[in-house]
Amino acid sequence: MEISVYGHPVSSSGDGGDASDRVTEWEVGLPGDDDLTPLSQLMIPPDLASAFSVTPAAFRTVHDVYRASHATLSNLRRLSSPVAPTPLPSFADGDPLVIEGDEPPGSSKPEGAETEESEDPSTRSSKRARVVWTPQLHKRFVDVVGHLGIKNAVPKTIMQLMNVEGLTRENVASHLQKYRLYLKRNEGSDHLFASTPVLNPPPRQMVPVPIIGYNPYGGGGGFHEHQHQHQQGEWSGNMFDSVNSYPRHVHPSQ
DNA sequence: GTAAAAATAT
DNA sequence: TATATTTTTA
Repeated sequence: MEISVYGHPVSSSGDGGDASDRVTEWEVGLPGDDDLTPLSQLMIPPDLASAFSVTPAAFRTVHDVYRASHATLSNLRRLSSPVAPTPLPSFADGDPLVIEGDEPPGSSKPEGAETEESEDPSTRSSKRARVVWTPQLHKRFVDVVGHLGIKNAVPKTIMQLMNVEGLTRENVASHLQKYRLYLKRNEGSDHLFASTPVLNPPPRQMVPVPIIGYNPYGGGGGFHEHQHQHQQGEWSGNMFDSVNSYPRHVHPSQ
């Protein structure tokens, strides 16, 4: 069976040229998420939202994704939410995200602009493609995590509540790991200021690590200003933090 | 070539 | 499940 994102499969054969091992990327977009996710708006400051709003495919056809997503979504609106332990955000029953499933033939899919979809059906059906955490998808993720709280915010549950077909538990777990790292980093900065002024005197001018923002766990997530890192471009290259990078192990020896 | 993201392994 | 490491992508 064919698996494709409702958006479009993006073959990542930029320079490799290895058709046999081509990787299909599923860009998961969420067309009308904004008006359907009031909760996230309450909990996520605009700045932070922007900070998270990063898409790896800046050069790519973002519009394509959105449009295709919309098209497919229209055909999938009838989907219902399977699990709902807690009051789900509106998207759960009104705007299901879909990664898996093929698109209707008649759908207007503007793909093919810059992207060549030349992957074999066998390839994309056999192996899961790399999931691209678009701002929309990430938003949903954050939303779910926020609603679950720390105790229930585990990969499996998150995955279920997100209700995104094609999204695996591993995908969520991986993302969750990074997300937690991101959160931890912010908390650390907070503590630094609150309880360790002597050991780690903050710079006179300003802290390079600004964001504190939304804290899905602690509950009292405060947030403050941050410098103009990314003003308009949602894609800065770093989804979680554009200033610094978290404990990145060593340098890859590749 | 490097950094970040995602996948995979432990 | 959580974390560490590796691989892949931008």
